Amino acid sequence: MQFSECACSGKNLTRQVRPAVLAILAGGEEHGYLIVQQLAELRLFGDNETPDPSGVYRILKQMETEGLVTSSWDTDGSGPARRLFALTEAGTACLSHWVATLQEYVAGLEELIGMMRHATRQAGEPNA
Amino acid sequence: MQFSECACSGKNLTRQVRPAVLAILAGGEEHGYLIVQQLAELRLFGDNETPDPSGVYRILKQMETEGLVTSSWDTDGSGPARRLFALTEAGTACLSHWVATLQEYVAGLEELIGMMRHATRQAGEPNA
DNA sequence: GTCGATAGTGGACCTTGTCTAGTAGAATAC
DNA sequence: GTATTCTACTAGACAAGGTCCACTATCGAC
Repeated sequence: MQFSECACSGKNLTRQVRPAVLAILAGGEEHGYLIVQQLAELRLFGDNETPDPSGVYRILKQMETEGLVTSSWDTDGSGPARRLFALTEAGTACLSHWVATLQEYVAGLEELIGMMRHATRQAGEPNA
Repeated sequence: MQFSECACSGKNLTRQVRPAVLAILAGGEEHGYLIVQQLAELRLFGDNETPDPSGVYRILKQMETEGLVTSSWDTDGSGPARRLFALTEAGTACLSHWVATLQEYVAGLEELIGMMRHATRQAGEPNA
């Protein structure tokens, strides 16, 4: 049976770009293109899968209007102009809030996984 | 600072209703209303938060068209007619596929949480 | 006979993320 | 010297997962 098109393949899981971007920016200001590349290295994005740049830039823009990051154009250096993003105080606070939120989320997922493992064990056994 | 409206509150996290429904149905056939109540008890739904019935029924209908569950009307007993859902073989296979997928997902989230904790520690310290 | 619990349905909407496509500067290739 | 490629950013359409709101209908309690 093929499940590559099914949700159980994980293709529709959210990649948590928002908290990941905040974590990257906590290490210092960075421009979008590099943020995308750093996101691509996360296990959440699997092997060699790059997040869609369009979506990342959109999220950066949203986070700017929310006051979590600020941006400025960097026209020094070679290549096209780069928009540099930096964390604000609110962004730092948001990041630490995210830590607790994701920890609770993982706890919930682990409860669910436990249920599922239990269920598959029972289903696989001859009889209860 | 208030983050109740911010994504970092966790209000937009996906609740993984699909795998949870499969796990519930692995315990035997069940009708939608009770599935919703069992979902509400999961840690993923927090305290006293009930998933929206509308969404759950929609997912059940989708899963039926995908061949993961079957349904039949139960007009016995009192109250309105109930639609009984039961796992198919494909549904059982899908469930065990989900276990591996969610485990990998949790591993990715834990990597991210590690990054975030590291970042907040550094930000919180006087100097590196 | 009205209210509340049970049980299911439908539409609009938001958020997250992807796909596709396009603009533009700089380096390299030929 | 222009064609291609890498860098960097932007914009529109779309799909999936969920929530909100509103609705229908059965049954028991009061």
